Amino acid sequence: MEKEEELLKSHITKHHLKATKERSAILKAFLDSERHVSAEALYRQMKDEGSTIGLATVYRTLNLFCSSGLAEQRRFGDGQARYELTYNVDHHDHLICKECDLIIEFENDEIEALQKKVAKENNFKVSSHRLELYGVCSECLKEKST
Amino acid sequence: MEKEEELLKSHITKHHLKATKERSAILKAFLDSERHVSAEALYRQMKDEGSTIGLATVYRTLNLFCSSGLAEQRRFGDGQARYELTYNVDHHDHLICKECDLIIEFENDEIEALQKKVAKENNFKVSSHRLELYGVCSECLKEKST
DNA sequence: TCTTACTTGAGAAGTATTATCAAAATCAGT
DNA sequence: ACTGATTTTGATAATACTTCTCAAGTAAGA
Ligand SMILES: [Mn+2]
Ligand SMILES: [Mn+2]
Ligand SMILES: [Zn+2]
Ligand SMILES: [Zn+2]
Repeated sequence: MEKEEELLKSHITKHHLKATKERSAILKAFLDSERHVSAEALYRQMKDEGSTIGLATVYRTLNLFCSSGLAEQRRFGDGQARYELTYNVDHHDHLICKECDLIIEFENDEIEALQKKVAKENNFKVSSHRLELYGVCSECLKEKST
Repeated sequence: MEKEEELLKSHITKHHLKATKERSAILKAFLDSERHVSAEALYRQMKDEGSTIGLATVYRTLNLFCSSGLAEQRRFGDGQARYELTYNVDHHDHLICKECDLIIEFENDEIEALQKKVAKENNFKVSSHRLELYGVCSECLKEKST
């Protein structure tokens, strides 16, 4: 059993929830999907492969993944939430291309440290943060110049 | 005429729009409102003072303020958009208390510079960014410890 | 003053997500 | 394996926020 399955299983047991084939199937599809997938996209992808699982269950299960520490929800400003696997994945922030929706992940320890400093200066206890840089990626810049 | 009125007026003229009493009233109310006000809150505030302007017009006009460079829209994750005056206001980011909705603004040039560096390393042309630190403010921390 | 184009308020519509509920599935204890 | 309590599911209703529609009203400028 993969480590993600184990984590989900332990969360399910601890909270007196139930292991279902729908949850397994959604987890498998989620692990196979591209990073930053939306509920709708995951639902559609599964449906195209024959799944009959409902959209509501996909939403419910992605929320369950978030509660269990497997995934995190992101909102990049286009209305729909995206979910990404964050279990055993280092913290990172995002560069988002507004032309082609490319998302580049980056880590910058200096920025992280400065954020902590800002929080401290304001006597703020930070529990989460979001840093997103919006613009145009190198590929789209190339296309634009032609 | 205040500088904000002038900016709006020039945008209106340039785009063959029309100066209306509704737009003036909403601008005045917006300038008097607290920073990071939502459309609904501004609408309610005006209504309480006798205005009969509709909610749709408040939304339309706040969007107009954004197009004209007077204001910017913010989304702090609680579903509703907020608008803040940014004309003649230096760029800044936000600390958001999840307990009491307090919003603290901060500027950090080192972080800004590092963001530019990250963008450059990825051949990305950044047009905007958002940095938000979520957590608990000092006041709420005090209350929690009692 | 006329004419044209823009704006308005009210409510309908749209979008993303969550809530409801009856039927089905899972699980713990026998 | 059987049973009964509890959870989960799919379909769809409901919700929340925002934009759209449209007929009536208003501003701009010749
Ligand atoms: Mn990511
Ligand atoms: Mn601000
Ligand atoms: Zn791109
Ligand atoms: Zn607080």
